[in-house]
Amino acid sequence: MSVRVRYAPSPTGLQHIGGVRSALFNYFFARANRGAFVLRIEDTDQGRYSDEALQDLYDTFAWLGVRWDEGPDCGGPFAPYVQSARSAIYREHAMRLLAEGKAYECFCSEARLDRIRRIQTANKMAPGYDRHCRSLSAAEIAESRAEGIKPVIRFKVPLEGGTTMHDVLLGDIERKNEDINPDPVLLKSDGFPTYHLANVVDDHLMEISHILRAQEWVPSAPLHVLLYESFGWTPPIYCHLPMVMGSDGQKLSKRHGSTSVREFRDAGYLPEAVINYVSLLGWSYDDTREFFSTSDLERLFTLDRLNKAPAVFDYKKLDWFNGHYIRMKSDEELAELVVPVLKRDGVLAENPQASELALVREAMPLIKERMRVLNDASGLLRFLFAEPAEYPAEELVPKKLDAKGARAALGEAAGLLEGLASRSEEEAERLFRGKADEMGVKLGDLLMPVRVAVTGSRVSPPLFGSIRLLGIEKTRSRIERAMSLLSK
RNA sequence: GUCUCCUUCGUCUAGCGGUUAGGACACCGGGUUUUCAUCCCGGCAACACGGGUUCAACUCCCGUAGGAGAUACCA
Repeated sequence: MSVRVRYAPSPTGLQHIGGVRSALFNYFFARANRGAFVLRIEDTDQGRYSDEALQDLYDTFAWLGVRWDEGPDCGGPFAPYVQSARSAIYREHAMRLLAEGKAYECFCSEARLDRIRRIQTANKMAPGYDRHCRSLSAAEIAESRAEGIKPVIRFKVPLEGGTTMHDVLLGDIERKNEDINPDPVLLKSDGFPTYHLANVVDDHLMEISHILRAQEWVPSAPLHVLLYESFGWTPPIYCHLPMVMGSDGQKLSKRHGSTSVREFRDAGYLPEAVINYVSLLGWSYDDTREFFSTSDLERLFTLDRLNKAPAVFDYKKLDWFNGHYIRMKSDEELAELVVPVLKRDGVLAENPQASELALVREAMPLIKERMRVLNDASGLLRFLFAEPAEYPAEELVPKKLDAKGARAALGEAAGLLEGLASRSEEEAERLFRGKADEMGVKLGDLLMPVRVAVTGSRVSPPLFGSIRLLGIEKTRSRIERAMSLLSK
């Protein structure tokens, strides 16, 4: 059987990391099995729909480098791939169930629905529709119609018996029909389908073979099976993925930290790190391997390596992956990624000069091992493009020295500056080490005042390299500024 | 409340009847080092509990507890 899978997001918000992981698993599964990956937009909730959300969806996957084989933007044999453009199809199918007596019109007002829900919860009963309209007489229906009430169409869930849903991961899941959502709405009064109808109809029509989606959908799966049966269709193969949780074990949400791929992107995470990390949430390859490129995953992904238990999203481990992938970049690649960040943070102007860009490129070896996210570059490199901000004079004084000693160190360092640019790292170090010995201080103590003078911080990229990039003149003036600060 | 699912170090996980229960992140030490980082070495740390089945259970079965998800004219 040929594999056809889909990602079917609802454009109501930014692409959530959990949803994206589901999309990725579908995509990898399709690739690994030479199948098709379909994108379908489930925009049936007009109230929550947003254009920005749709744009974010496209931006996110473009950034991740993931393409679908069929979708709204590229078409395909089962177009359209946007549910709002398929209304007639859903209506037709709802009408069919209505005609066959498998669904019915419901005229209940929202007020009445609210009321029964309140009563039910007050009496500690399961909230749900009371099936009031399930057995309306023809006369009653005509009367409501005459009043101009727009009905919804509800599905007749069997009152007895049970339904079994098979899941590749979870096995057979049985449910008594009486425990299934009592007669869910299929077609809303605005004429749009609900998720249940549209999803089932489209998955069947688009010949979806496997449904890989998060476990939060398990409870509605038996209902979907019932729907397939009502239409006389065979359900696809289900595989409910473990969910992604926050550190407290609850569904990952805003209060745990970033949740959208966009936020991670803006924070300076690399797509390969996000993909790699997220793929290891609920899936593993073996007992040791943890680095996977997209193309590795496109080859290696299998359902039988999936885990059942929910996974907690660990921001620290993502950081680690990101640092790893940053270090894997060539200096050229990294510079290209860092320049936009530098511009955004005002370290570089909007239209930097070629010399400035060259400087950024030259600085990459100095900061590559020091970045966890691309955004770290701004803090690390700002000193190259602007005078250090005000810092307290005490910063210049190492623990082992006093102000006088620090001042002396700066003076000696200034004297060694000439010709530093042409010296190798080793020569420069030998030179300064010799001076430190002469002064009877440790190299670190000689260098620390200079480091602060030059970069404005005790934490910085390697000093000699930094000085070389900054230039002797600027270095000298910063050292002088520091010395005068100390003499105040 | 009801239904369903889940349960190995703090976290992600390996394990598929017999292992000193392995790896990674985090954390804590140590080394390299010019600060920070990188890198290297070492350490800490887990089979939720109780019954079975079996010569033998982390592994199989049944309970219990805990956790999560779902209970919409949202998906």
